[in-house]
Amino acid sequence: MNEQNVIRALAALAQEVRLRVFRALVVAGPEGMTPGALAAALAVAPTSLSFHLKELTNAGLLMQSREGRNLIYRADYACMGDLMAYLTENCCRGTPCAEAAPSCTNC
Amino acid sequence: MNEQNVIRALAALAQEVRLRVFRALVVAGPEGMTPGALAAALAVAPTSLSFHLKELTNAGLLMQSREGRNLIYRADYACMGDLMAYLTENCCRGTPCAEAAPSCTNC
DNA sequence: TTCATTATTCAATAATAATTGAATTATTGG
DNA sequence: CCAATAATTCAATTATTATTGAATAATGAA
Repeated sequence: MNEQNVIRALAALAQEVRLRVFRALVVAGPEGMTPGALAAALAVAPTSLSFHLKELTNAGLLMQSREGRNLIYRADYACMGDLMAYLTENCCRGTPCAEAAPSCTNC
Repeated sequence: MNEQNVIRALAALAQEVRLRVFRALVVAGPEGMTPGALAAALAVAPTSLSFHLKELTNAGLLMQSREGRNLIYRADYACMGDLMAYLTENCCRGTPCAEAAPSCTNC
């Protein structure tokens, strides 16, 4: 993950609606959620939710698929892990503390 | 760490200069760096650097102290760890994957 | 095919953030 | 105290982001 991708991901998460959407999808796990379910759970206008889902998806934090007339969004755990690794890279020049290692890659 | 703090921290990091400053300070470790050293290393105008250092500090990501006529900025590793924990909280409803546990708290 | 549902895109407005240069504050040494 | 160094604050401009309502696209069922 390069600097530009990291900035996009951080900017995507740095907004109330998007942070809530992302966290809801992290909790939801592999099943994901539809925009309708997210809109209901978070009380966001559909237009606004669409905008934010697109931002998160463009940033690489979400994956989208279709199931019938519903779309399903899922958190991209690998992207989240890469992001965290980037922030802690070469922490204290490598020693004495280990780098932070996200352990959530098997989702 | 609450939602508002998390958003402030993410927004602070979602900018090229600030991300570079923060990462440089993560690498620098407990010694920290002066604005002058950061300005030289990253080729940023002093005024602009000051603005960004303030943003990062207000977001809780940096700590400031004075040493003679120099100021010293250091990364706040606890804040960074809290931030990462927040993003992965209740990942997949708690199972089957463990939550990401940043291991860089002894810096 | 026609209607209802689900969700997105578009265009306009409102709000927030970044950069620049000039002026100011704080500290140390002569 | 006065000059030099280190860094910040202020004010103006420019650029980016978010929200809203109306219109559009895609799917499935009668």
